[in-house]
Amino acid sequence: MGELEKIYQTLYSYYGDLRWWPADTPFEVMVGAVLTQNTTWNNVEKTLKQFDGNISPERILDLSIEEVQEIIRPTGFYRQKSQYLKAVTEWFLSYDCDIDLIKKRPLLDIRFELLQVRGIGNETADSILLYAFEFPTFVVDAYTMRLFRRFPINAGKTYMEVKNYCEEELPQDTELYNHFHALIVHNGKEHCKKKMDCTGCPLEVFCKKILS
DNA sequence: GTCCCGGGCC
DNA sequence: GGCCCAGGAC
Repeated sequence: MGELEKIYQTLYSYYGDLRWWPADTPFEVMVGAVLTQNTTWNNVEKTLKQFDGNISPERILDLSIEEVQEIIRPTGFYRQKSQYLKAVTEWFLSYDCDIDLIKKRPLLDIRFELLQVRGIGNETADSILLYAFEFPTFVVDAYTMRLFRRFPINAGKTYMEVKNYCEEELPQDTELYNHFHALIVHNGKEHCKKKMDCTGCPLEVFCKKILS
């Protein structure tokens, strides 16, 4: 077993199944992925409640930019995010909001298309691909980068380097990537914070104890 | 590199 | 009130 798999097994046996992504529909995952950019999930939840259980492509397109801004204000960056939500909804509509149609297309094609949408960068694209469409694509985020900087492995410096490293080291498995990312984020909030708190961290034995 | 922004915690 | 936290566009 490789180092990465050992790390996964350790986190999984410690925290268990975290059941990401908390959303009712794939479209809600897309909306949440945009809203959580540079924002804690706690704030996103406030906003999702503001939608009163009606988060549909039609609703997003019907609302004016100002109305969307008012609803999503608690997530911050609401001026840009209101535009991003419209843009990603338009993209979804280009597939008639047909999840099965999207799932049948090659992963890299959909990824490329998402990256052309205003407001969708690497992390948001991979989050949508993995958690909304269940493509086996590894999601990297600030927690992942921080954790790997402190690890006795060299996963790379850039987003794509780290992503490719993980996908080469691990089986191409949607469930595995789903759980792994959730576990990394959870452990990042609990222990592997900017200011490290290694006491009680399940990964302590693996980790280089150096300040990043 | 700088700008966009709010909420939580102290 | 000050500081920390969280991606993408340009």
